[in-house]
Amino acid sequence: MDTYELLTRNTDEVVVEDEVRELAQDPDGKRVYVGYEPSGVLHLGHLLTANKLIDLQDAGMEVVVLLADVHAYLNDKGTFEEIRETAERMRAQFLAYGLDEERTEFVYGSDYQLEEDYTLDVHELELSTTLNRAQRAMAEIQSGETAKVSHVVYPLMQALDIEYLDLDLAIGGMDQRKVHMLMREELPAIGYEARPVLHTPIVADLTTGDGKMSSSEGITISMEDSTEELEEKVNSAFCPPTRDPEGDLENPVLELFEYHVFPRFEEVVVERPDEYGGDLTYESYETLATDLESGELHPADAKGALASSLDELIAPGRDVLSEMRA
RNA sequence: CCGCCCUUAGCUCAGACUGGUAGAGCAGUCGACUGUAGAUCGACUUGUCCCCCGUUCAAAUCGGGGAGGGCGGACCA
Repeated sequence: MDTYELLTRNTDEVVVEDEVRELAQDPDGKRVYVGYEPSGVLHLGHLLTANKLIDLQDAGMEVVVLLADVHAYLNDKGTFEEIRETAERMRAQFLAYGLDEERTEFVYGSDYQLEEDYTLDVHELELSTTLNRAQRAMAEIQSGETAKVSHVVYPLMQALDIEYLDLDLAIGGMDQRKVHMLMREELPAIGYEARPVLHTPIVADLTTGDGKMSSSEGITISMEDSTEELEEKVNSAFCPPTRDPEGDLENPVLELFEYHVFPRFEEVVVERPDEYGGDLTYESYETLATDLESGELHPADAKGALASSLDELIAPGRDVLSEMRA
């Protein structure tokens, strides 16, 4: 696989292609980041961007994970002390998941976001950004809720982080698109350079296949799920035997294979009773998806394989979590 | 600082005028049917009616006070 393809596989959007192609020429030692609001337990959404980070490390890049404590504070997620504590747990889970400790730098937002230069730059961005724009860029704000001042400062800081962490590339989910576009536009306006961005897909809601926003309420698979919980959740997932269900729906089971399983495993073995034809082995997402559509692979069997693959991915983080709690 | 509106199930809300301790839709749970899920049937669950005080035999409902949220006016320093 060539470097550009490794950098951009399983992404929904590359902003912009030329800049990323240039990066692909010489990725060694280049710095890429993703920022997370500390949350106690990682879920599949976090792991999707983590998969991308692993790809980028494989390409030779240095990864910076921003544990965005100040952002979490601005989003009313608790006291700094509480936030720092969950951030530590988050860090441990990322390492357990497979990020290379040697080439991953974990940075707290509060390490630099409270300094004078940074603060003044935030104010400069406030000066040139309309309320409307900032509010639309704020992905985290609850729909129906009215924005606090903290909510509109939040995306401005995200934009600035990309300058202050001295990055060559930023990544984030498609939900971060508007922030990144704001960054592309506003950083040059205050004398900094806009950086290229990769956007990872947002996996559809497991139970409904609805790819739209509401995933916060649906069932999520997290690092603390037991093997049994995982099986139950996967089994209850929406899974018609097609990769393109009617309407706007997606097939979340296939998506999980595509974005979580195949990027991390060479092959996937579907265990199947002899009655249904015996075991199957897949080396690529494409062949598995094709078989699901043709009926060669029954959704129930696919789910079994998905659950055990996910279990394997999550197990190290789950162990770390239970150790930290003991 | 002034004025108006809102607060009832997880969510959106009805009920308030004409007091009798609460309803709908959606969500959720459980079965049936599918070798998964969904769809479709069938059943079921859900409450500090924002808080306090008062009136009353009886308050979600009436009166007073308070809290939280939303909107507007005023101010043009």
